[in-house]
Amino acid sequence: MPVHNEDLAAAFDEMGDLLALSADNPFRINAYRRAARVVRGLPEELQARVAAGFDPDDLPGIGADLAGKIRVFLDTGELPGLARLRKSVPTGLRELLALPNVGPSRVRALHEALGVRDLKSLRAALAAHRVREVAGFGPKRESQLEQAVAAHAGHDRRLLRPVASQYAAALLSYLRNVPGIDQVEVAGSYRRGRETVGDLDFLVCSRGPVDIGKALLGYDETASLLSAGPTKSSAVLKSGLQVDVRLVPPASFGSALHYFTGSKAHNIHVRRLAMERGLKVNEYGVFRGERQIAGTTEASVFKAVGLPYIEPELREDRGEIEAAGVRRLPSLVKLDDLKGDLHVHTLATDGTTTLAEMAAAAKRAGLDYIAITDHAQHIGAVHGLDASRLARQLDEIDSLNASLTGITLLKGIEVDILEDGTLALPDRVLGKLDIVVAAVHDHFGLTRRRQTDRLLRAFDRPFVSVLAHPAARLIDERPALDVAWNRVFRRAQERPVYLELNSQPTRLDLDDILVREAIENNVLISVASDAHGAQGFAFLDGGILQARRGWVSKADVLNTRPLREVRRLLRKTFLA
DNA sequence: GCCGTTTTCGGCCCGACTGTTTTCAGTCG
Repeated sequence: MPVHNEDLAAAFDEMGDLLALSADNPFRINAYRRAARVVRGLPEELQARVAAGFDPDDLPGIGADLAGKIRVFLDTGELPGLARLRKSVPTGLRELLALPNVGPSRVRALHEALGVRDLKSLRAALAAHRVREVAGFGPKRESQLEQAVAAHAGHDRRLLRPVASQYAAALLSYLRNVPGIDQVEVAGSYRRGRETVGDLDFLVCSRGPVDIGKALLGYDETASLLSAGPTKSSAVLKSGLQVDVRLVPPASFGSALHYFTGSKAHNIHVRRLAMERGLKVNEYGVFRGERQIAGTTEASVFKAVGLPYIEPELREDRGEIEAAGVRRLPSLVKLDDLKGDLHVHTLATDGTTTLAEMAAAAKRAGLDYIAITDHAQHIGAVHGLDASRLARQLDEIDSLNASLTGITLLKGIEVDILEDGTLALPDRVLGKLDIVVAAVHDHFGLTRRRQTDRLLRAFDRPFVSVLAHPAARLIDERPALDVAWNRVFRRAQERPVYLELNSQPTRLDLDDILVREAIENNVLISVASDAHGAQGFAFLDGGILQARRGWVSKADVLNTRPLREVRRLLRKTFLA
């Protein structure tokens, strides 16, 4: 039975929640949650690794006991002890933990005093105004809870990064103009380059006191103030986005930026490392006893605990601290490293801009070459190219290339991989092109075996160069294909076929974890915009962020290479 | 439940803010 890392992580999370609701040992609870995080962040399916002889005990935070439970779960799909716990704790209580300011203690209090066992019975208790009678609650907590339940506040509402970016930029420029504020940075998951953002974290630096709560109240996008203290304030914007603002003096700016950037798991790891050296790390600095020895810059914080600077995108506690310790951190790819873009559309199919305009826009974006990859005919909805329309486009590209300077257009196509792994255009047509980008656009729900075989069969076609948006996921809309990625990466490396990291904000596919696994298998990555208009090249920065989160360096990326080398790498030395 | 050139037992990151208290527990990041 196939068991995914996510299945195991979800079971560990549930175990942690149910133990917390049982008031179990907090460190034991934390051990389960840490295990969930570690498993979720693994670049390869654990089941396959364990089958190949890997001992889960070797994972950080996994000891003999959890390693045993992992083995049972991989065999049976059952986590030992979980079924029993489900019987003793009403499982509906878990959904209450998602409410703001409601944790295990308050859920337990509601359960014991009022018999609350899920969201529905909590609503009834709120309607009867009985919550205020519970010890530790009062009229204020009762009305907060009412609002939270009414607003379905338990839902995890995360914004796509470019959307959050607009709100961040506006508030950033507002805060920079507040008197007394010297410096403002956006921290949190936004700074780590995550594909979605749950809230915005701002770090404000000033030499004297500043009333941040008042400043937030004066911002015209603020809906309500959640809390306001001398160093920390939170507000909800009219968009529904929560912002947290933290104020520190200059001497603490670096350590505060590090602390506020996270991730939480990364911070905990760094603080443990500091403890081993007899140091204490908090948001105000690095301390030996009472004395501050670092903290004005992030680099000084890392240095104090014996590490080189670690880029924010890597700070997920996925091995970056260990790698930094032995000076094995990758030198991450930068937007400037990109010399071309191998996935671009035009008016000929579902793009909005002509060939010539796309060429000009690409040149303005600093690119030396782009591949024109309109859709092949299979997608009727976008008026896909048939052989004769494609031939006309190729002529047009030839004449444009003859007149253009500073930018070269490659002849390409985005061709569908059909359900059986064959392509939507014949080889005699594809053979005339510089680059063939193949992609899955339907039959997303095939079994893992059939989906994997479908991709591998496409890889075996003679002219396929790149697999576009390999997992075909849409963030929060469509899950990733169920695919045996280890087989895909191995075959991609052998052929070779290059794997795309599609920069569209709703795709960002391959994701950070898969792209890391791909490069570890020596597969080259094509960081592509999939631009459908002249503005589309701007999405490349999001693709680069995702690549950096996947430990990708310049050498791992196909299109950081000059055109001559890319042409050589795209040329197939075999024929059908 | 994990972990260890101070430890195989006794620790486990650390501080801010709120609402409830009358000095603090709970939650959050």
